[in-house]
Amino acid sequence: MTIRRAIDEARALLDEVISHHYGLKDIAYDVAEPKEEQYGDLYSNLAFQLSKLLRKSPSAIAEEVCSACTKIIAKYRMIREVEPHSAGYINFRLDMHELARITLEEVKSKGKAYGSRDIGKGKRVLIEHTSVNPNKALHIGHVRNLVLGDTIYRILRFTNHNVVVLNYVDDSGLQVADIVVGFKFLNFPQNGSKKFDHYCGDDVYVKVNEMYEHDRSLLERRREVLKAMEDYNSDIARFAREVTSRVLDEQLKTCWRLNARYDCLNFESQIIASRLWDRALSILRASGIVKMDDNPSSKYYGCLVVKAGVEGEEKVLVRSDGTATYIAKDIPYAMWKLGILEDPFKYVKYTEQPDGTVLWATSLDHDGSSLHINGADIAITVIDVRQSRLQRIITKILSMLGSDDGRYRHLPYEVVALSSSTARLFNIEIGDRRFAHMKGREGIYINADDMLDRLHTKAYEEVKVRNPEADEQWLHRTAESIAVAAMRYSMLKQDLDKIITFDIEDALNLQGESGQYIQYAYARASRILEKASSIVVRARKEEGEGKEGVRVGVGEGEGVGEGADIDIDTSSTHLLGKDEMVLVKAIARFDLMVEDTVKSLNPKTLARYCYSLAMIFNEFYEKVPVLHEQDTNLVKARLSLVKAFMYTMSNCMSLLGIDALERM
RNA sequence: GGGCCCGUAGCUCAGCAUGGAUAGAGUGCCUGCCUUCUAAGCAGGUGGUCGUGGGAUCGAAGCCCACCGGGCCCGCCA
Repeated sequence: MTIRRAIDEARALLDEVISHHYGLKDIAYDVAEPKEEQYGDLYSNLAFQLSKLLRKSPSAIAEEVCSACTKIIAKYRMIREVEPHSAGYINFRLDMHELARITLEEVKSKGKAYGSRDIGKGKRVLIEHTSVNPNKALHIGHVRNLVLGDTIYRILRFTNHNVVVLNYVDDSGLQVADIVVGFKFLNFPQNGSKKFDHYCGDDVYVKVNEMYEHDRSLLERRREVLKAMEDYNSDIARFAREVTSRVLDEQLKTCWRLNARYDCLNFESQIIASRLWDRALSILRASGIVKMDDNPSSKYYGCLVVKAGVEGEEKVLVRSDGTATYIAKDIPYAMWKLGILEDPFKYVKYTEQPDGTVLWATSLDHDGSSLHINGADIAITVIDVRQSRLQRIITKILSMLGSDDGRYRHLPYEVVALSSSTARLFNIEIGDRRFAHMKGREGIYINADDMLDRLHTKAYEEVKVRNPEADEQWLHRTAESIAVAAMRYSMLKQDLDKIITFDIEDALNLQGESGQYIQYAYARASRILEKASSIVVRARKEEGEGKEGVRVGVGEGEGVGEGADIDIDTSSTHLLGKDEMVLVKAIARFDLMVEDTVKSLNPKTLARYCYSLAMIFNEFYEKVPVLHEQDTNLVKARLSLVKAFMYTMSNCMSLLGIDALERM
């Protein structure tokens, strides 16, 4: 938060020089942190930007600017020096004591809100993620979707967006029909020995698809099932809802396990039954966006067609037999999200989630609650990049209906694939390729629960060694948090447009850049404060209340006592040295990272920041003694810094959905 | 055939939006460091024609063009 203030000051200083010394204004230039410490605390590329205009070399301009700056620098509290670099950069040195003081003060006053800014102004955002077909368990590809969506939800909520999270349940699609065929026509038992979603996905779905290969008549069965499911009140439709809701309930357990939560489930069967499509269609017809193709020689003769792609690409919405296509189901849903269509739904409580919030579900019953779910300022749909074309068409249709650009936003991301060595475990030989795609129908994927279990087991062993006296419940809770952190971080750290090549061995390696590294840094900090407070308590008991010379004199009179915490005290921050300042600066740029992430909707930025913050703390931890320092005031200052780190880290981890553990 | 994306160290990836300072991490491999706040850590070493070629620029990993290699999308399937 305070790096931002320093940047603002540096800009103000440079602007003053630009206008007074050169008589110029509105020059575009950057002020940012350099990648290396030797180049100062901030740098600007102003001299490069001015060099064409002034027809002088960047380094000459840098020198001029710096000497002009130096004359008026006294006004600017945070900036201590401005010096030119021969390459042409203008480098700033900050008053680090001032930076440390105001940073710690800000962390102290904001606490859990540290790093938050009012970016959203209360804007209503609807975000849809997860949306896994309810015929199988989540695999690691779905996990990427969920983790991205849930993290963006957390970050938007933190920056004052009014966010509603949707999970779309396609309970009337082809994949559900596949398992219905299995249960109704192939006599698969309706209870497997494993978790029901795993059973349906790993066994029923895969085997039914195998059988299609040998028995083409089964495809006819599937068509019948699909048709029957369209009638909301048919026996098949009822049965399908029964099965899908059992699968869904198991899927939700996995989602919650991953620290995700939702506000509302939207069932496709209900969207269809609500006649939302008819109303959407009449709007589309009235606005002339869709047209009946009446040219007998056209390939789309008799179809209702939309022209919405690039280069006038056409897309069929209603077939010549009057049935709607796949994309036609998405259009009314998207219109509903933005409030273009009036809400036909009532809402019922589906269940209470582990975080205590209510999960609602759409309902067609008249006695449900009328909530205000739809009608958002912005609707974000998290779906992988393969859906980009369809999503672009939907976006185009919405903009033709007059919705402002950017209100409907597809967040595309690349898929998760298997590394060559992991692929080999599935007996896939991929030659010299670097990865192999997962295939649901062929059973080639890694289930989320299975991977979490393996991570859990691995973490459990390690935690047990480190905490031999701890009880089982605590050990498992801790191992679970570590497993989830590992999973979430591995999905977040990579850029959205890169395929994640998932390697089981790599994922199980508990070293290096990972979720547990982040948790470890926090746990180390936490132990310092824990010991500090027990020292304070002991010292007080031994020496009596109010006596001077208490070994660790922090937070006198406030929050010190049995089990009490250490609070941030900024009276001694001037004692902090160079090694501590690296950590101060890292803490001070948290909000810049948050803002960056909101703008790009790419959580990678924040994930990597969180890792770098952990790394910087670990360096601090090795280099700088806190409790073993002799100078009581310096101990106080360092403890305050550790505490500030913990607030920042905890806020950042919470945005990533990673549990902050006091001990591990 | 058309469209989108990727290509940086043995491997997995940052950096590219907005060109500028000796191209960075993790992992792997090799060395050190637990009688001091948790060694899931830290320090050091190893490792790079930034896919190739051209162009504009004082200056390119980044911008433009072409090509090569890989992936995805393009149905009256869902």
